[in-house]
Amino acid sequence: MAGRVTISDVAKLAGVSSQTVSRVINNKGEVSDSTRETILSIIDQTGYRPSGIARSLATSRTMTIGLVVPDIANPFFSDLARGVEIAAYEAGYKVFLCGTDEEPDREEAVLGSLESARVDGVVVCGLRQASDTLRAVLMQFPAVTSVNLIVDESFNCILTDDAAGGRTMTQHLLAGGHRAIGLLAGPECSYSGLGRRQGYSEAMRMAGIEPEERWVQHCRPMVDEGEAAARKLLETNSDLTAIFCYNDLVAVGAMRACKSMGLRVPDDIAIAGYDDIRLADLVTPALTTCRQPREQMGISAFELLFDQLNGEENRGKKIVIRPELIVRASAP
Amino acid sequence: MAGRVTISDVAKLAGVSSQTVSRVINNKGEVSDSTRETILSIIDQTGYRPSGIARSLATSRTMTIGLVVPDIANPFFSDLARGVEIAAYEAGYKVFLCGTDEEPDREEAVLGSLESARVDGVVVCGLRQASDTLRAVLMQFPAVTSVNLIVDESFNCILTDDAAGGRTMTQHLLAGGHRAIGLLAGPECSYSGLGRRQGYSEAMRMAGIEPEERWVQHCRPMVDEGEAAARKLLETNSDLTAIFCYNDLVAVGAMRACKSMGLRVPDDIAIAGYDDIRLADLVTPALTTCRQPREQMGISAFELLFDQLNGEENRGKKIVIRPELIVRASAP
DNA sequence: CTGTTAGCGCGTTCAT
DNA sequence: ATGAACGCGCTAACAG
Repeated sequence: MAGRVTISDVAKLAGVSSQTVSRVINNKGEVSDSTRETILSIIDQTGYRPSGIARSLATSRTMTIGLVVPDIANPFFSDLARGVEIAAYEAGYKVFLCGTDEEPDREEAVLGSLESARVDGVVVCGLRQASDTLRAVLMQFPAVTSVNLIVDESFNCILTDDAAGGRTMTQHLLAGGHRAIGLLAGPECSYSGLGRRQGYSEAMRMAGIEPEERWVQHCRPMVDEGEAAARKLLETNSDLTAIFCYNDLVAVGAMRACKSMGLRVPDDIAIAGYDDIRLADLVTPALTTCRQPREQMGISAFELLFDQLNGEENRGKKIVIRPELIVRASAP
Repeated sequence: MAGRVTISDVAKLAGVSSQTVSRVINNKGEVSDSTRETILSIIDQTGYRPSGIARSLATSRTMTIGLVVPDIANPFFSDLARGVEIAAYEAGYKVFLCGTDEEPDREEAVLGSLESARVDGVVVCGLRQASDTLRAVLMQFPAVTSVNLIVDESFNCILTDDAAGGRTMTQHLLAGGHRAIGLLAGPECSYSGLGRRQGYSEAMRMAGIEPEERWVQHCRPMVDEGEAAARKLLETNSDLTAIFCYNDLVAVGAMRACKSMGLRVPDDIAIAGYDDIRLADLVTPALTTCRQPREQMGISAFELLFDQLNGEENRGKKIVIRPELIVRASAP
């Protein structure tokens, strides 16, 4: 884009120095009303728009943040992203969307590109690894992490109590008379996956059942993968009467698998999900699940980052979200 | 962020000028192997990362694009966004995510902020207005539009042939023996809504039926609104035997309305949707719908923009996506 | 209240 | 094969 009007163009037209124009733009320092008006009208006529790039270089603030998610097409993350974006926009920040496509290797790469962009901070969600190098990379900017394993005093975090959620859901299934409960545990390196599995195991043991390794199957958090994993699980474990799924997408996949295998939900097998995405109560049968306030989590994440950006040396803050059990037809 | 290592820091450590470092970074010009290696190793040791900001100022290219969508939490747009982001990332571009929150007034505002950011181009989806001022704003940068009313020779576009989709679906319903076919037409100012309605009307007239105004009801593309609109439609039109819905979310709402009114789908009334979102075949009965390749549309959108960015003065290109009829139980 | 000087960190001329 | 000078568009720190 060439031939743009610059601050000195405006200054010349107004017969002042560019500094005065700058003062008007930024509402800084005193400027006489008359010159302010001239400048303002010239800005209006010329359609002048300050270059964020040049401004960033001069101030070393870009007014941008990075948002890192495994997959924006995953409703959990798109809802969360919506919250982040809305809050950021209100505060005058723009957000770079970075998907890692569920590939752990790309996490470091996108953070690198975000650093090149000199973002003021990052909101990082659903990291699939927690290596020291990644942690070190993250330490390079103000960062809020959410729903992942990188949780220490160096970062502000939005956490969900996955262990509690897993426990509650498993107890609900146990209360329904189920004993052999399968677990589609999500990605192996997922924070939430581990937490929910822990809750599951605890609840099982509290009920006097030792959860068997063969009852557990990992898969990426997508419908197709959930379907494949569920089929494998059911083929090798004819004793299962319920499956607790990593999230609602996986649960939907599991329901598909059941359908194609001639199993009725919930009569032959109960299915439970997690997240309560909008469509959880639209599938048939409607999904029993755990609700998480995704958009609000996104808003809180940005707010945490915003505070951190504005001085107060407050790292190590944690906001813990408690998931809520939602009982529907798929696992009554 | 203070105390960053800069290009001249690296230069000093290497005992060369910053230009030489620049040459190494950009693989431009000849540099002796030995000095290249020294520089490279120093870059590695110091963790030096070129400032995208400074580079942008010098080259007047930011290697960023803007992506404008009404609502990133809408599955249609999050799938599309995924495509855009993946393609952009591969080409070395970063993407600013801008949601308008379904508010037409914000469309101009976000484009303004994108211009401040000096993005190299924009992908603009689902605009809810097509005013001249908006068109003028859009003209300021290389732009690809998708799924909206701003379509002329000034822009590259990804279009879906909504008229064809509407026609095909309506013909399918007609072939099933339906004559009185209702239409839940989506938002009044929606590009896709208008197109599908046009196709619907054409098909009806070709079958010798004049579509009646009372058969048509508008609603926003959400389940709840679809349900309310369907109820209104059915209460005032007892002659309807089929409803063609703006999208799958609306269709699911319509199915709910039928259920609560004691109407069986498809025996008493057939329901058809649009989009084929992942859960369309999981509701009962499974939805008859039109499939659109959302992620691929996003990829194509970026590719179109990429071409435009790289010289070839090729505006006015149109890629037309033809939706595919998917027949399931809700309207056999 | 306003203008001047000096950089922000790079790439792009030219030279050498 | 390498370096020096300059400019990208803007703001910060002083002057006056």
